[in-house]
Amino acid sequence: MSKCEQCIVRKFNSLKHLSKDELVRMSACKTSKIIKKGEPLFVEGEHINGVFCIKDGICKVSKMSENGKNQIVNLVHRGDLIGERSLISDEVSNLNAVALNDLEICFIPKTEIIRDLEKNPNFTMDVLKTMANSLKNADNLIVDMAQKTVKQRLAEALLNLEEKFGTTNEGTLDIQLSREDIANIIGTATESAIRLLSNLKKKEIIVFKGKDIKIINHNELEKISHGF
Amino acid sequence: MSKCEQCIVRKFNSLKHLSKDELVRMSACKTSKIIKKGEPLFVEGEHINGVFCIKDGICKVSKMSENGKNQIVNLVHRGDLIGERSLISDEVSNLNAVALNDLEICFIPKTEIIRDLEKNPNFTMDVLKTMANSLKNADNLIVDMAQKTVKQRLAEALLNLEEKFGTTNEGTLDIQLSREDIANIIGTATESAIRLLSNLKKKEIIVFKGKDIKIINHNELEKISHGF
DNA sequence: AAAAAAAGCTGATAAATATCATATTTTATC
DNA sequence: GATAAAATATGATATTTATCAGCTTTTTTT
Repeated sequence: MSKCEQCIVRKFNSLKHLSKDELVRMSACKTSKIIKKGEPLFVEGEHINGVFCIKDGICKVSKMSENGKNQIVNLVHRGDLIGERSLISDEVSNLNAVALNDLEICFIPKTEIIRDLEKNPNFTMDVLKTMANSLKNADNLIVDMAQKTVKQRLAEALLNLEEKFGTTNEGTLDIQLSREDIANIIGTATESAIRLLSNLKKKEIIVFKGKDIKIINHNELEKISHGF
Repeated sequence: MSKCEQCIVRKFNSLKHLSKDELVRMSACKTSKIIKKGEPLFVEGEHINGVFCIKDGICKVSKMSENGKNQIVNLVHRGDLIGERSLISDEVSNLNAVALNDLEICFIPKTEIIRDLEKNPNFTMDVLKTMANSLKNADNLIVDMAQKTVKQRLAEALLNLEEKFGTTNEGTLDIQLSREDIANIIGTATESAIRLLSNLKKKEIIVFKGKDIKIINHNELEKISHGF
């Protein structure tokens, strides 16, 4: 099993503030796991009892609405920690996390994280900062959801996806989402998402390469996302 | 000027974890202020440089959308702290805070809060918990905004307002919001909010007492909020 | 108290979006 | 490789919501 103190991934998150000693202890109690595409990492109502550190892959974080639709509130990937929220408030998870592709994760038990939070102020402050940042993002998303049209949200989502996950050699977004996933990100019916996507394609703002999407007119997409 | 160590309001928020000494020092550097109804406490883009503790009154926390509409993301009142987020991430505010009625607040400068965060782990953990809770609420709001109809959101908002702010002797919601405010909470046009409200009135689910709203059929409102 | 401004209300209409139906294409399974 | 299943696509229609216009009531200002 790999060792936390040698793991490059921790550099991307709050764990970078842990000392050698703390990392060695963490190594000793962490477990690694592969989650297959489509499988859940955890589900709503589950006691997580720890934190997941994503080594590889992408995980969609979502919540079921009362009318049975799945709203994706976040996409996390390599380097991200997930599960801190539930751990800190000592509650069951309010969210579902499902592997978008094969996921390589480490699980760090709650006791270990709590100990570090209590002993290492730099770590705690970084967790606090991360959470503050998530909160800002969440506020922005609330405003977008409440005030932007579906068309605007789709344009914005595509740009955000490119920024966050980058592009392949082909220039396509380096994340494979189904039409349904895209609909669940922007909060609309799958048919509506499909319609708007093919509209963007017709206007030559995006192209489809197989399953993948390539943005070819960023400027125009930007404009649409701002409501023009 | 009143003293923090004697102030009952701090019991409602993370400041309850501060020691006598810490509170005395805070008293020495805090400033008190009255913000008149309609006046801003702070605005988007402003460097807040501290935290506000609300002694009395209600403050609406909002964000401008690109199309010029104001989305209310939170209503804070007596006992709440506001401004932690910007302080922690060391950024300008991403939100506006405007007094809904006359507001009595204390301002605690950043340096003082940072010092306490560094020195008092109980305080820090409580801030972390508060933030985690805000994040959960924000996620729920995202899902509501994305998936519920305006009618559902209105019903839910009314119930939430009653739960959070309680009722007067008359049984009306103990918070005075304009129709525009209500529209800005649920993310719709003012006319739509008005229409839906008078609809609820026609169905005798709510009544208007002057400016105030009284819920008379909670059950039905609950049903509507769940989509029936 | 009169005038002006703001807030609240209602109707008509347009635009956005959901829903249902059905067809086509892609992917998985045997 | 045939078949079944899932994903994608498109049209028709219904529903929801926004916008615009005009009107009434309430609040503020003078």
